[in-house]
Amino acid sequence: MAKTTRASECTTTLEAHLNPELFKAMGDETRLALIARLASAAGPLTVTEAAECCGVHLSGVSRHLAALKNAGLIAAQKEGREVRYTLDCGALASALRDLADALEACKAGCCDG
Amino acid sequence: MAKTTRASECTTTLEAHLNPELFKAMGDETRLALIARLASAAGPLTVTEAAECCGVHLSGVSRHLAALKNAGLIAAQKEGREVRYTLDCGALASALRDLADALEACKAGCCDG
DNA sequence: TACTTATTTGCATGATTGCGCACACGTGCT
DNA sequence: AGCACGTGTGCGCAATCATGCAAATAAGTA
Repeated sequence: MAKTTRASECTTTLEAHLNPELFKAMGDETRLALIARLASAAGPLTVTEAAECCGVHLSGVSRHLAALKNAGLIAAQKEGREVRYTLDCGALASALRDLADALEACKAGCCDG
Repeated sequence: MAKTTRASECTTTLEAHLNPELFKAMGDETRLALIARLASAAGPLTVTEAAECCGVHLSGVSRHLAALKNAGLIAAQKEGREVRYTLDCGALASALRDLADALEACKAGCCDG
């Protein structure tokens, strides 16, 4: 069975990692700027602080951060009247590496194996 | 200088890897299906063959493949009246890993260093 | 309570996008 | 030349989206 389902197996694994929502969330320049800002920050950032990286209205930044949070890319923690946003670099890096692994495993399984 | 520009350095490196076009190209379900199809294929696929993975009109698939090619994700090779599309899994995997590295390097530089 | 600050949300608008359809272009065959 | 096939393109439509503005909500302070 392993031999006959090689292609479909790798496709299944690959498609599990090909999350459209992740790439949609990262497919916007403003959101990428926010991600870079969060990644380079020493700690959590408020909406106002995060907004410094892009010439977008604060309300737009709030919406973008909500979208990133909704996509599971960042986490929010309410503290008083502020909201602290954090990016888990390690988690995102792991997700990207998993996808990279799935891609190459697929290739290896279909072309070599 | 290295110490004072730590944060901006990692941001620069990171932003170089945060290509919006790449994620825009991967932010569509049909295009992701095409990528998975190309990744699991033993060799190059024609437009008609690639279109089998998604219930989208052939013209739409042609446009999607052109978009992926334009984003540098896949390569096209004309052969007679057909066009063979190929996905360089290794290149894409490397790009994803580079981004993962940049993310973690940024984090390390800002929080630990 | 009144006031300031931080964030979110409703709304309108302009721009982008995915799609199917019809047609054009290029190629191979008879 | 005539025809069939594979692919790309112009066009219009519907849906989504990013944005700014203004108002609303929530929280701290005088």
